[in-house]
Amino acid sequence: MDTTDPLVTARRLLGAHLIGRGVTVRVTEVEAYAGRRDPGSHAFRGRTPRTEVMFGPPGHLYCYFTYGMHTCCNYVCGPDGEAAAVLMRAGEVISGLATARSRRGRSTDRDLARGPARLTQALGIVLADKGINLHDRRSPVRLEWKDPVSDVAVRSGPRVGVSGPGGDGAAYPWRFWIDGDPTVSPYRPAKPRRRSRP
DNA sequence: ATGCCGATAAACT
DNA sequence: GTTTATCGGCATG
Repeated sequence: MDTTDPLVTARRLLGAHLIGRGVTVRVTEVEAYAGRRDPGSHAFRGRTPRTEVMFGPPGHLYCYFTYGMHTCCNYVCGPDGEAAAVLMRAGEVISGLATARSRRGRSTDRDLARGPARLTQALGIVLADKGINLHDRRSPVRLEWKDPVSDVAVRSGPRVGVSGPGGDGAAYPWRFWIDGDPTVSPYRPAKPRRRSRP
């Protein structure tokens, strides 16, 4: 599988199977990030300790912590040195249902992996898993290229939760999802939040 | 079904 | 010291 282009990789990731610690998810929604040339990317401002793995080889896991309580995960891709990645936003749990339920507490089955932090939690992925090789059979988190989705069944639109120029859907319509799939997360525009009150 | 609200810590400057 | 973003609960239609 050629993973040099984040947009191509993102589309191809739809339908793929992400396996994390006893739970398998079929990916239904993703977002592409083009690294140094993309203002929405964590790697836009260059290499830092956090973004280090994005500058490494494709096929590895980049995860980050957000909202003081959630973790999200990305598939690192190319081109080389550009630190591109694809955020996996949602999926359908296709095996390990009982484990996924126990990790997610009170949740309907549809919502088990419906959203980036939910998907990450359902798979038992934590921040410390950053850097894992997703194509090594011994890894606790793996990705398998399965069930490719035809382009006619794929829709695209603005990225969620990206503020500033990177959130402009006309310039970056880089969120992709499987049309009509119930596990795709509901769209909400990035909301600029006002700074802490006195 | 939609919309507002608040929680919270890592990374960065 | 400043920036950053999702989820779950609750209110409303």
